[in-house]
Amino acid sequence: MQIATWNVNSLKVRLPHVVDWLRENPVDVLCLQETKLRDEQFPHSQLAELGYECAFAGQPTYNGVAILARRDTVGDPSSVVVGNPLFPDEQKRLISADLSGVRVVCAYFPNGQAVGSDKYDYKLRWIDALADWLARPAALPVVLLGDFNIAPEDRDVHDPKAWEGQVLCSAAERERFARLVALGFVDAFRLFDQPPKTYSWWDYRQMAFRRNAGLRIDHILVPQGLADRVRGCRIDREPRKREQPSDHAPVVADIDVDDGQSAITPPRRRPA
DNA sequence: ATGGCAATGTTTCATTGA
Repeated sequence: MQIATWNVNSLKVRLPHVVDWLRENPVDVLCLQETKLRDEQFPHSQLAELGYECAFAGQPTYNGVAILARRDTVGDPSSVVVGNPLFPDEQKRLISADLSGVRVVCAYFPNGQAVGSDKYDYKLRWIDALADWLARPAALPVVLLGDFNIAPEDRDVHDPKAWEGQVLCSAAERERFARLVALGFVDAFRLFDQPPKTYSWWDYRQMAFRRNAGLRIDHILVPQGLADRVRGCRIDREPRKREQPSDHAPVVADIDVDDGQSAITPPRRRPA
């Protein structure tokens, strides 16, 4: 199963990029964040033409998440859940669905704006609630992927000195990231040797992409029990080079999943 | 120290993102 995540920063503007990317990279599952569309505006017919069935949850202007599933390989998303049952939230940042024996949790973590701000507090509470939810036993192994808005380590930051203690890099955020991983996941990207200075987001300003002044804040967390079935994980910079790009690049993982009936063990859970 | 770029909404600018 090839599974990918991409913060598209408006699916309305980026639909041509998504369509082109899927033609080149016909992944089984593509999770999108920041669709910024009302549900009635979601381009499900265009994506269905491409062979993808979609589960989505949107709102005007901000947020919005979607799971695109290739009809001929993984079929329709089932058991779709919008939001975190433990954290009532107007903001559409979370959607999960079951596909091919895997529970896919697509997440758009809050940005946090600035350390110490109300939005930062919301970010930490949102993550804590996500961890509480994921700590519950699940019927299927969970893959948690999306825009985490956290650079887990200094090597995920182009200029660690400048970013030290700033939002996306603060100790409390990194601790939350580690806590999520400790629920029984591995960071798929770090299972492999990767080119140094590989990032998934670059600011639109100051030619940040050309300078590779980026951060790695988009992640795919795979259950420990599936770690040795992950065949690869990469960040695709190509779409970021196009005209009118998203500021994020897609992250893709290749997981060797048996078709539903394997003896895959769910991730080990933290004691209650 | 500040803002720089992009998207959205209803706009002639404010808000948010990261």
